[in-house]
Amino acid sequence: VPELPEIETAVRLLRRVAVGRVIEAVHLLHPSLGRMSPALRRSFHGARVTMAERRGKHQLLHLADGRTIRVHFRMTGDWHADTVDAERPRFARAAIDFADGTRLVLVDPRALSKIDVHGAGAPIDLGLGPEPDDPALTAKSLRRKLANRRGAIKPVLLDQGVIAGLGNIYVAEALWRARIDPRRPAMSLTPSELTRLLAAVRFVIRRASGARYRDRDGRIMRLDVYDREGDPCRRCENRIQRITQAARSSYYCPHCQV
DNA sequence: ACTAACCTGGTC
DNA sequence: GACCAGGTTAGT
Repeated sequence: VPELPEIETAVRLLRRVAVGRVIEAVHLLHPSLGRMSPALRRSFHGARVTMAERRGKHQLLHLADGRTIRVHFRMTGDWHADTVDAERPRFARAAIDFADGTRLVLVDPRALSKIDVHGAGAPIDLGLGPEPDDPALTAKSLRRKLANRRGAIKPVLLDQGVIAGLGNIYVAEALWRARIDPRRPAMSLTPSELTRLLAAVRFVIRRASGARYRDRDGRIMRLDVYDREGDPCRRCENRIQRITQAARSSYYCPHCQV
């Protein structure tokens, strides 16, 4: 469940079920999440969660003692909220037990999710570019940032240092909407194309954040290009094509994305 | 800038 | 059995 809109949903859940509560224990249930020293394990007992925050695809849980728990879902992570006496869900990889008996379980079939703890005081640098809705992000600032990027625009947009929070789906959707070929060198985009691209990124992210766009389980209901190889383009009826860029699938319309 | 790796499950 | 997966990163 892992691009910006999905993480935003996850953080809203954190605000509901974690913020204001006191931690009883934190459990790491899979070796790939690492292991905690006994001291670290003990340090969570009694810690109060004061705030939940999204930065790009990262989730930050701020504690009253100044520390911050950082969670990244990677490909398949998600939260499951229940109580400590409930049976642990399949694929439970970590859990935060709260003093009131509620529990937050990190569910992740592929176990690629990451959790770590940042100490109090030090600012957390995640190397992220501006959020899509940051007013400081403009066609002009984007142009500056892309000026020396020879690589194709599609993989460049997956770089979280360019714009924070974009992933494979919404990059494909935004490029389709902006009618830009994913193979175009990033530095070759004209100012008017960058204006279009930025508007498309914002549209696609905003649309994906709306409930109307999702089914009962929160899954995306309708995409214009992603995963539509061979299907007709919704603009020009040509067949959507799939190519590989930087070892990831890219979908685009070879006719109207130029 | 590309590939492989991290992990594991679901699908053809 | 092979291939694919909405992410990131280390190594080439």
